[in-house]
Amino acid sequence: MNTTLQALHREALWQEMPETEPVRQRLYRVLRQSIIQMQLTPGQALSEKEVADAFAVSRQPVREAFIRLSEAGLIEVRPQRGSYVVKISQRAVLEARFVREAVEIAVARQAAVRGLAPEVLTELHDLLERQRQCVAPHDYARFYQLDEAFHRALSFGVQQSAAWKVIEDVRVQMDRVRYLSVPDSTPIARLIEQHTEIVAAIEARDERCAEQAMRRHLREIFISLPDLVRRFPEMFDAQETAALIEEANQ
Amino acid sequence: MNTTLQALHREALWQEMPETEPVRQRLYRVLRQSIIQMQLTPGQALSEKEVADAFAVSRQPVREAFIRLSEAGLIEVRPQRGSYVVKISQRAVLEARFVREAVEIAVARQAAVRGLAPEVLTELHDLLERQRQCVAPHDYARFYQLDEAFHRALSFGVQQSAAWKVIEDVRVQMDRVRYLSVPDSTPIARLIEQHTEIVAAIEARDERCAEQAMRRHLREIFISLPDLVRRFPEMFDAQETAALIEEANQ
DNA sequence: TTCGCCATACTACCATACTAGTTGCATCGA
DNA sequence: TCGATGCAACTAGTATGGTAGTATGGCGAA
Repeated sequence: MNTTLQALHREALWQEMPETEPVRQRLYRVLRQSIIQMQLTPGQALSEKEVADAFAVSRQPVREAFIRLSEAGLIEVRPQRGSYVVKISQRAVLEARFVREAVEIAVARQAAVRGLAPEVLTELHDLLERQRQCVAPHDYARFYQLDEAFHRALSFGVQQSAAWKVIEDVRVQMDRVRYLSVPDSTPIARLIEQHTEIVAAIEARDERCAEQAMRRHLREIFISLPDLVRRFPEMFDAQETAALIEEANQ
Repeated sequence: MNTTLQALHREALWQEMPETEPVRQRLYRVLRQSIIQMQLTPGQALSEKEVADAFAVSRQPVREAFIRLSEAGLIEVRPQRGSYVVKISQRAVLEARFVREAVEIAVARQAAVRGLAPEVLTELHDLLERQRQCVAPHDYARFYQLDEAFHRALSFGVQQSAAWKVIEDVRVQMDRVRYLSVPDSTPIARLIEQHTEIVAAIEARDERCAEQAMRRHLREIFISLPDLVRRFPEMFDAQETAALIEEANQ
């Protein structure tokens, strides 16, 4: 009897979803979110039957959600044995950052070269303003939502939805780390400052500057990775050393 | 009674796969390959039952393969209506190229900055040599395999397997176009020349040069896109104009 | 002849049943 | 006491049945 799963079932995220949406999608989103937010912890076992019972659905849609989760690299399905939330892999995190950096820099560059439509710029400025309102109340959760919206608006601003899909996919690997490091992560104010720089460079149509601003912004995030490995060793995969981080920063 | 599907069932790709591999994976790979190679044509209807009967398996693994295919953007599942091979979207093709370019350029750059291990360089040179042997016999199929191996070796050479996964994902959108344009695509010899330039730049540790060589290489591919739309209008999605292509080339 | 309704034959989605493989524990033997 | 073997309790994978929603073709009315 898994009380965590029952709690998830009672939570708003599950309840508030439209009935029309397929069960497997709702399950996928709930489980994904729970893994990212560490409610389902790395290494934890998840069985199809257990989840099915907790959510009062049959095993089939659960199974289909599991398949999607395993493709996203969030759980590992071992046939005839069990399914497990994968531990955080430093290598996976850094590889995710590599991909994200490559794509987001290309997006920023394209935005600077081509320019953005006025309504997109308006939206970006609006998002910046709303982000600033999160600083004083230390509203991390709200800021993360707005942060996601900001990067999303950039990708859609240059009409690259496939790029956004990739960014979303690799983000999940990074987000678990982010949740671990909420207290001692880069201050919100600093991130907003970087967002502002990015928008300014795009408006100035300065390709190089936009590129560099985005690179700085994305590299900010994992200052604390080796520290986290020391503090939460059970969350991480293996004995991957901090040498990896040195590598990644060139 | 769908004869195309029955033919697929008889083909080597299905038969030669190990029995141990899950049915849904084998189905996924066979169907994916068939869509890329245009044996299953854009717009064609595919029903779970039809495929299940043709391959003599139950509907469930077929369904799971369909879900994966729809996530890869190769088929569209419309509940209670049917599943269809998606038509080629020029926008999707160009967005795929955008992502691929961003990631592969980052890979090439990283390779030039850090350098590659000797055994990786040996492998690359070996692949180049084998590619050259495809020129005279006009062995397109073999070349495409070696081309994929080349790009894969680069990604793994800089230890970015996640990057390769992304490249593989977006490639499928581009590959259907490639199959359409086999006769009048860029000559193999020219592509090999570009591969050689890339390797040379990496060996010279020339970051800028490697980046530019890779960009030139990837932009070569879609010279013929508007032409293809004219020749095979039924394969393409809508009335997206050639203006998109101008945009994408800056 | 044309338009609208209804029966029918599909579809994908979900539930349930069954199979096959793995793991761990208990029991039996040395 | 320790070790090996067999059985029981899991697991995920596959098969099959039932349900609800959608398209279509034919029939009747205007």
